[in-house]
Amino acid sequence: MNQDLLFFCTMCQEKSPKEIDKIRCTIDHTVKNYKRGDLIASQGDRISSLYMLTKGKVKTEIISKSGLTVSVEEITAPYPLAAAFIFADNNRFPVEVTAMEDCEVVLISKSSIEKQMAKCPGFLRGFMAFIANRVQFLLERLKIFSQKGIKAKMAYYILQHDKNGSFELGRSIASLAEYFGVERPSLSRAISEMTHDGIIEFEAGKGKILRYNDLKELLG
Amino acid sequence: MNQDLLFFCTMCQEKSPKEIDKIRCTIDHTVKNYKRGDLIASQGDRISSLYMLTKGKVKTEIISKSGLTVSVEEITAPYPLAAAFIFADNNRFPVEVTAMEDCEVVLISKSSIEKQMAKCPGFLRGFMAFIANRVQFLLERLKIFSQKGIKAKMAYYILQHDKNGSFELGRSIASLAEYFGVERPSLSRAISEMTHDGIIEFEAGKGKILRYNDLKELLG
DNA sequence: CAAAAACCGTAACATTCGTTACGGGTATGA
DNA sequence: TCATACCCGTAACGAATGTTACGGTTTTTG
Repeated sequence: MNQDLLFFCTMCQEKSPKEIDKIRCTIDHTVKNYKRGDLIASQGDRISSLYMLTKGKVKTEIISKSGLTVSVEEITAPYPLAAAFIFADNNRFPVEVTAMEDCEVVLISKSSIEKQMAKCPGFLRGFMAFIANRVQFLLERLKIFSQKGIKAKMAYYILQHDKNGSFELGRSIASLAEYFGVERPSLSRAISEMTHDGIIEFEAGKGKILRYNDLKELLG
Repeated sequence: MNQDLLFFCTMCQEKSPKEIDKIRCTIDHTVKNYKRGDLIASQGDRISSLYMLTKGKVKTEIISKSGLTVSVEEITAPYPLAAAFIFADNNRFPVEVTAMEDCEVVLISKSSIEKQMAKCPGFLRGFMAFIANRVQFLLERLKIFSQKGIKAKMAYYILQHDKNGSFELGRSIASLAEYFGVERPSLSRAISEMTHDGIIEFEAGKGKILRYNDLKELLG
C-alpha cells in the first residue's frame, strides 16, 4: 500500500524516486476494494475525498434521471478519479463510476490533502502540476476541436509543429484522425487536397509548408 | 490596488466580502501598466508569476516560427492570464499576449502564491477552486465537441438537462449553436427533425423527452 | 410609439464529411 | 516463407452540415 502512495507522489511529482523518499509523503488515507461490477461512486455524489484508483479498471457513465446509461470512457489504474473536482464549487461526481475488474481505491480526504499541501511544498507543487497539466491538455484538445473543418484542424496542427518551414506529425495519420475526431479517409483526403493545392508538401510523416498565407487562411 | 487584490480573492473565493476581510490576503505583488499595443507576454516565455489582469483587455495569438500570427481569443479584465500554467511542467505561455487597451497587470510570483497557500487555507481553497472549475468547464465543452453530429450534441445536452422528462435549454438557440460550434440554421434544423421524428417536444426554450431510447441512440 | 436589434424557422443549394470498399505497402512473428 | 496485422491512398456515393437568403416575431432602445 505504501507503494501505491509512493506512486501517487510519483504521478503528481513526475520526479525521481529518490526525491520522493526525501519528501516522505505520509498522507492519511483509507483503502477500499471493489469487485467487478461494484458501484464505486454515483453520479451526483458529493466528493469529499480524492479517489485514487490504484488497481483495476473502471468505466464512467452518464445516467439521465430516467435511468438510462450512456457510456463515456474507461480509466485504467493508476489514475486519480476526481483530483480536480474535490475543489470545484460543484463538487459532485459528474459520472457514474463502476468497476470493470476487481479494483483498489485509495481514499484521501480533502482536508488531508489540504494539510499535506500546507505541510509539504513538494506535494503542493506536485498536485498543482497534475491539475495544471490537465488544464493544458484539455485546452489543447479544445483548440483543435474548435477549428471548423478538417483542413483547419490540420492547419492548426501543422502551425503548432512548424519548425522553420518544416514539420513532423509525430504520429500516424490514423491516430491523428482519431485525435481530431474525424475519419481516417477524410483526413487523408484533406491532406491530399492541401498537397495538391500547393499549400504543403507531405510524405511519410514529414512535410514542408509552401504557402504560409494560404495555410493561415484555412483557420477559423 | 488593494481593491484589486481583494477582487482577486473574491474571484478565487467566490465568497462574500466579509469573509475576505477575515482572511486578509496580503500577498506580495508588483504592478505593471501597459499601453495599448504593448506586448505583455511572449509565446514561449517561462511563466514564473501569475498574471492577474486587473484593468483593460488583451488579445492572445499563436505565432508560428515564421512570424505569422493567428488570433485566438480576447480576455477582458478582471481575469488571471496564467493561473494554471505556472504550475504546469511546461510552464510557458502558449500564446502571445498583447494589450488591446491600456492595461494594468498584477504580478504575483509563484513562490508568493505557494507561501500564501501554506499560510492561508482560504486562499488555497479559492485558488484550487478556480482551477478546478476551469477543468470542469473544459471537460464539459470537450464532451460536447466529441459528440459527432449535431443531433448527438443536442441529445447529450438534453440528457444533461433532463429533469423528470422535461428540460430547459437555459439559453438561446443561437448561443447554443455557438457553444456547440455549429451554425444556427443547422442546429435549428436538427431540432426540427428530432421534433418531427417524435423524439422530443420543443417550444420556446423548453421541451419534453418523448422517447428516451431513440434519444440515447443518437449519442456516439 | 418607432426604430433597431435579437431571435427564430424555413428552404434551396453548395460543400464537406462519413461510409464503404479496394489495392498496395511494410513490419512482425509463427 | 507465409500469415497477420497495421498503415496508407484513393474513389464513389450518400448523408450531414454550411451558406445564404427571406419573412416573421419578440425584445430592447431611443
